[in-house]
Amino acid sequence: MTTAEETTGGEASAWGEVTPDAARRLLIAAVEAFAERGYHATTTRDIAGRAGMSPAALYIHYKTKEELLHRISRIGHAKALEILQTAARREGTATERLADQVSSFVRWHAGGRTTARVVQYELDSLGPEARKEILALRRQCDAEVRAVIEDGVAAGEFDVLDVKGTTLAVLSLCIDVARWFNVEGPWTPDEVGALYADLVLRMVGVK
Amino acid sequence: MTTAEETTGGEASAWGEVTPDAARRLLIAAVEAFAERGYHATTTRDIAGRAGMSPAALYIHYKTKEELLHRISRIGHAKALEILQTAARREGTATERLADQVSSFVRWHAGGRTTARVVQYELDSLGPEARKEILALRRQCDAEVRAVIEDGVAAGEFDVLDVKGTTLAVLSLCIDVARWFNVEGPWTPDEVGALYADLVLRMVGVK
DNA sequence: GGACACGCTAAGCGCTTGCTCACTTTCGGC
DNA sequence: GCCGAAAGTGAGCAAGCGCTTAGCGTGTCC
Repeated sequence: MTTAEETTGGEASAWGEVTPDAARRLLIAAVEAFAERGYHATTTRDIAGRAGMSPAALYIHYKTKEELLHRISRIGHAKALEILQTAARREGTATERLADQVSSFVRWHAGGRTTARVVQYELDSLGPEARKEILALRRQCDAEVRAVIEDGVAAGEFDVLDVKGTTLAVLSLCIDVARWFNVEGPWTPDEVGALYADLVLRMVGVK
Repeated sequence: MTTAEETTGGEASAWGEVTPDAARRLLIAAVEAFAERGYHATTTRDIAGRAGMSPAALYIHYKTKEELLHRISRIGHAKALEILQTAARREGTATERLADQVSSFVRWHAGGRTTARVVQYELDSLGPEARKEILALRRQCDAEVRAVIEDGVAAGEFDVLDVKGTTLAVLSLCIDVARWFNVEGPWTPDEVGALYADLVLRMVGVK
């Protein structure tokens, strides 16, 4: 039998902030199950089983199944935002910063595909208030990318027809990596990150 | 009360091949429900209710709930493939044909977002054999786009580093429109189609 | 060393699910 | 006007769902 930590691999380290240990194991098990089958097709018995616990144990650490998704979604979106902010605020030209944003954002979606899938595709399964909170984080992600593109236009580095639409397309392209990326496929996360950074620089008309 | 046909609008016309009438109404109701809540969160009672029928009526026309998804998925993928083929086989340069593929494919994803969502995002809810059949249609879609990009490279119209990766990115960009497009948002399907055609031509390095 | 809080389990409650079945209604052919 | 097939209904079954509760073992405090 494989434990949750083994199959999730390096992704597990991202959940260090979740304590105690049993709560973290349950959360990692939930990420896996939600990514594989989707939120609604996953049972609380399945989550508890993957974490090596009885079904009732889940409710000691989480009020409901939805709270698990909410926690996963918040931590995941915070990580995504941090990635985009770090790249946006480094030194360098807008071209370099945008390329950095895309390559690191894509690497996260490809390498942590299990987590990214849940974060990006299970938003609609949240209740209205939780969903509103997460949507605010998404708007911040959008703003981080848009700011770099606007910088590039202002500096004369980029040639963009529609900044808002292009920002959306860039984020959309990166996010969809979580849908199609396959660990056993022909590319590593690094390779996809580099390929996508090149494609995005072409989209913004870098000279 | 609004009927299935009213809320789906023009999309309904795409299901003309489904007969008899009651079977078509059920299928359209299922498309709506799956798009709104996802396959697993949709109940057969909900589908039948939207079609104005009793829960048992569904099983006169379909063996299982999964058969509904299978039929929707097959018809939808066939339509997607037809769109890409039509654009690929028209007269014109590779540049014109690729722009046509992207703008019409995006228009379909934006305008028929309800259907496209189900087609593109509920694949994993199918059983193994049905899924295999649908994946074959997806590979054909990929081949149609790749052929046009290869034509453009051979003709010296495009400048592409990685044909396979770029093909995947182009399709990925178009497909993700179904996730974010909002009918009440700032763009019409035509506008997004035009914007995306421009972005894709930049991605392939059109001169 | 007795009391107690804590983490966890076994059992199961109330409800919903996908699906079935006995039965009624509708309707074209003769 | 009768008949059989097709289409649809109301009631309900077995299974599985999210979640609760009563009780057990363990370690910590004084």
